[in-house]
Amino acid sequence: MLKKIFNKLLKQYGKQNWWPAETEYEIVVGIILTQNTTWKNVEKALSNLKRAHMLEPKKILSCSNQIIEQLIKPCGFYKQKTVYLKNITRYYVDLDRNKSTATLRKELLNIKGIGKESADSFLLYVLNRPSFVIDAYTKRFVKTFKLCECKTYEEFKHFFESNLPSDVELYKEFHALIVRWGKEN
DNA sequence: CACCAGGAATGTA
DNA sequence: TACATTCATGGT
Repeated sequence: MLKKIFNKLLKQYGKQNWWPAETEYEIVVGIILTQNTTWKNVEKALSNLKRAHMLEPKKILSCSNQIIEQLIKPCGFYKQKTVYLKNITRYYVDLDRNKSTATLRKELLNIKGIGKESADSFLLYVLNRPSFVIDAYTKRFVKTFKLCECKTYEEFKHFFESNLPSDVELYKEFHALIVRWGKEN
């Protein structure tokens, strides 16, 4: 039934092709920068980082917070996000991709600056693990069409994952389509 | 002028 | 567990 809803959204809006990025690390950075901000502002920050040739893990880790803060300023919360960006980058460079999705999720949630949505975005869009991402749009989408009585984040997540085939590309596109829907409603 | 955007941490009860 | 507050820029 969720699959039918997905097909309907896909037909209506077309493929969204998330996550837009030129490199894998750019996705990692985007996950932090987009927290509670419009993607348009994130693009400005990413553009600044690219122009400064800073979109590389080693450079972010060796750069002063002050410089990074100025570069990512357009996307807001820039002091916090600078710290968070270094935290996730430190984890990213030492990442062991052989670990199970459940283990990786626990590790991500222990990083300051990585909450449930960011952890699932990392798993899905960076590591290509079937971990459905729940955001404010998704909750509103479920409520609007009365799909379930879910309340907590984990309940929403379980609802999608247990009613859909475990397909990474499906998870990616579905989440992107729900966001697209949310922007028009 | 207020309000919100592709959240998360911290504090309170 | 369930809320409230803080972080901060840019668009409407």
